[in-house]
Amino acid sequence: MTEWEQCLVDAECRITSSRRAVMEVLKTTSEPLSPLEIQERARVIHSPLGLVTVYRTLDLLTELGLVRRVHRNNGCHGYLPATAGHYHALICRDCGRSVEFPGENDLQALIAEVEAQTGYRVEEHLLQLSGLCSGCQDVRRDG
Amino acid sequence: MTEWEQCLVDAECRITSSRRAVMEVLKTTSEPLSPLEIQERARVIHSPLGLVTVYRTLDLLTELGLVRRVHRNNGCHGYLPATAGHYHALICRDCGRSVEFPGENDLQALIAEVEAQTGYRVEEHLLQLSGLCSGCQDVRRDG
DNA sequence: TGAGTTATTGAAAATCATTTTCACTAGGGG
DNA sequence: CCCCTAGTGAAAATGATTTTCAATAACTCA
Repeated sequence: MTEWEQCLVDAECRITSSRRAVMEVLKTTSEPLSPLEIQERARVIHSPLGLVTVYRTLDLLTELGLVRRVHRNNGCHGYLPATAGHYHALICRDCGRSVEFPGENDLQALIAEVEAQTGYRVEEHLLQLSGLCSGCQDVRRDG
Repeated sequence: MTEWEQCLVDAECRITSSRRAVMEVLKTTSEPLSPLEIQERARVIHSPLGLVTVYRTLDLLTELGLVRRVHRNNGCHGYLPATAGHYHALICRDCGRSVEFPGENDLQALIAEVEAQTGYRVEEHLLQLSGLCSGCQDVRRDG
């Protein structure tokens, strides 16, 4: 049993073909995929997969920390495989290729300062970077 | 002519009653308002204001840096008056009261490190904090 | 100040991501 | 292998946001 399957079992959820197909697709992507894109790709593996199930599966997997939900510029959500622990996404605005980075430690100082200045107690943070990956920087230089 | 009106003029946009009403509402709020909430409040000032116009006005004002668009937990957008320059929002999850903070400097180190590790060139960042404001912390302690 | 140009507006309809409903299906404990 | 129920798919509902288009109002120029 793989790690994510164990995670489902621990959460008392069933391991289904739909969930396997969605995980399979996500494991091999490096750019955030929309639910629709995930459905299209996952249907190669499990043809009857419905879009509604993709949404439900993504909610579950996100909740379990197995996939990462990111904000796209168009206002919709994209999904990425999650590195275990607390990570943030860095997305290339040209090709979409994404990587995750920790950044927890660096934010602590900022958060402590903001708490001191505002009196708020910070509980959650949304941090997401975008820019150009090395490949797309090269293309721009060349062409 | 106020500062934001000058900003509109510089952008070759007209100063209309609708835009005045929306700005008026935003200037006096400390929690992010949805387009619908803005319409409701702005209609006290300019009754025929349509929701579509609110959306268009918010797009324009956001583009000009006069208002800040924040991500709410329900997936929709909220709008806040913007402090001039580059600021981020800190939102109370209980009462919604919000403040802005700079944080540009603190992020530079993080961004430089991520760039070095990933080879990406970072161009934009999305940072938003949430937690409890001092008032709501007190309520929880008391009640 | 007044007429003309055109950005702006409002209402209705369209769009699009996401959620709900509900009858059916399949996972896995027994 | 059977049964119970979590999980599924299709269709319809929802709700935020956008588009369309004719009507209106802001600024420009005389």
